[in-house]
Amino acid sequence: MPDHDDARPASSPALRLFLARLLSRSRLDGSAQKAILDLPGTLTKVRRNENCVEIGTRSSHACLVTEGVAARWGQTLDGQRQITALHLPGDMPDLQALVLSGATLGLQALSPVVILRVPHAALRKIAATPQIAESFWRDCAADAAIASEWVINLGRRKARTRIAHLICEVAMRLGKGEDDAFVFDLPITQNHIADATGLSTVHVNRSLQDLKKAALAELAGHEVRVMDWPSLRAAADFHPAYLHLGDNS
Amino acid sequence: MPDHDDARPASSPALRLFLARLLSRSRLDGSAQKAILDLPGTLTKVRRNENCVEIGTRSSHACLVTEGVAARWGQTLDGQRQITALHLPGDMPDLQALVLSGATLGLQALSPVVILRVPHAALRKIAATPQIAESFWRDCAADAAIASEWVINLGRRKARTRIAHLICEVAMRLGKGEDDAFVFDLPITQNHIADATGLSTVHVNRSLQDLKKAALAELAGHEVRVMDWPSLRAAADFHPAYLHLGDNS
DNA sequence: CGTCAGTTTGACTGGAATCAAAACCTGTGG
DNA sequence: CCACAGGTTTTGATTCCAGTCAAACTGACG
Repeated sequence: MPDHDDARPASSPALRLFLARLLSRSRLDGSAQKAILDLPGTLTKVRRNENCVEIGTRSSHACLVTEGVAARWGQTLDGQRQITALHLPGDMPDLQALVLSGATLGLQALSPVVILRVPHAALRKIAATPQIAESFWRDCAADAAIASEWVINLGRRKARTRIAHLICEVAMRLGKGEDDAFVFDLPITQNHIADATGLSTVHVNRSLQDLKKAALAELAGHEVRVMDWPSLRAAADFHPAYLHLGDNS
Repeated sequence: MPDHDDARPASSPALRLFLARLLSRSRLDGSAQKAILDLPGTLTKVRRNENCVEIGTRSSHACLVTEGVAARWGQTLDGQRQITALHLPGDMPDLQALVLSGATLGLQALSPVVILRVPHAALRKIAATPQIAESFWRDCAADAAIASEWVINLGRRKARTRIAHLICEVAMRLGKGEDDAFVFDLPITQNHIADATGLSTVHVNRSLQDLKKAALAELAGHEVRVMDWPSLRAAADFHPAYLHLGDNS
């Protein structure tokens, strides 16, 4: 679904986000940082509910989310959807396609999304630098850790807690959580939350009302209003270590 | 929980398993293969239900499962356990600790297990070879893909299907699935299956009886008897692509 | 032969799904 | 500026899958 220019030169704002993401987990020296920022790529708009990457395809480019929210997802025989990961600006959701052949999961835009499509060839080239290869590997490992936490969330927590946990994760990944109360943009529907938490839309709606009544958090239109971060964290059984943010080794 | 010798020299049988695992997904040339086989390590026995790696600790060694079944697991506030991955002989469950600091998940022996403990330092040394580093990265990515599939399994499938899916995954990873009917060893309890599928033990028991009545598969003592592999796969909605076995790029 | 872990059964409860319809927005075009 | 259409959100009624609790059964092992 290309939609935009086909430029070759560096597109700095998007890449700066990506670099920041890598730096939150890995140390990179000056030349490595420059190599990231000099990555080529073409900006592409993807409309809401359209796929950036179709299930089962092998692509020659990686997607870097620049604006909006994207989701990795799969489905069951009877057509039920399950989101396995949310991707926010700065994430490169299919970095792992560099080393794995076919994508077994699709990547969909949950809101209008702007993507920087970076050629695999260019990524492979800079991954020849061990420091960069390691930072890619590390990001991949963090992704796996997050997926494992989702398994725990879906397997053993009940609806309210699951949803609260999801909200905590997104807040944290957006760099929130300094204050006891705050607001952030999250342009997704309750239906999407249902697909991410393995619940039905109706039940998500009711659980969100619970969270609101308990004065923990509320979802109003396209923004999340956290009213009591410490209590929300507690209610969500949320321990951010698994995100491996700021490990910076 | 050390228990055995403290040898330095290469312990070939375990490492050959590990190499085979890597080769099923990555191409490695002769010297790279030799580097793997020459890895140092000490064999350790871990008793059933004991942890190989405690939650939240940082270790200086990686575990290579040589015999038995191990599980990555976490728990919720109220003490419920959830297994996030099963690890069979040849797997190195905490390879990712090389690149991530603290383990946020524990690693437990579900059966008596023999582990080869390989120093991180030695792994880092051979990971200086790009080909090897890439194979590690690839294995890590495959792990993430498997975890994502578990999210789908727990989020959107019902008990019987979930359990069938788990059985299919293990069978496939053990290299079974050539014939329509076969048997393999799986020394774990129904309780463990419950923890892996996010169900209660009682319900696992009943669902297993279902599978048996339907002549698909049965769990007898410590072995799984698959009676009708094609039907089991269908009932499990199982598509092995996500395992990325035999991708061999 | 008693113990203990694991499996099995039964009765009951409860959380979440499903189905259906109403209310609510938000953007659109007349 | 209003009416309308579409997708969301909300509500209510009902069903069902899976959890819980408790007890009996099995089998391995000391």
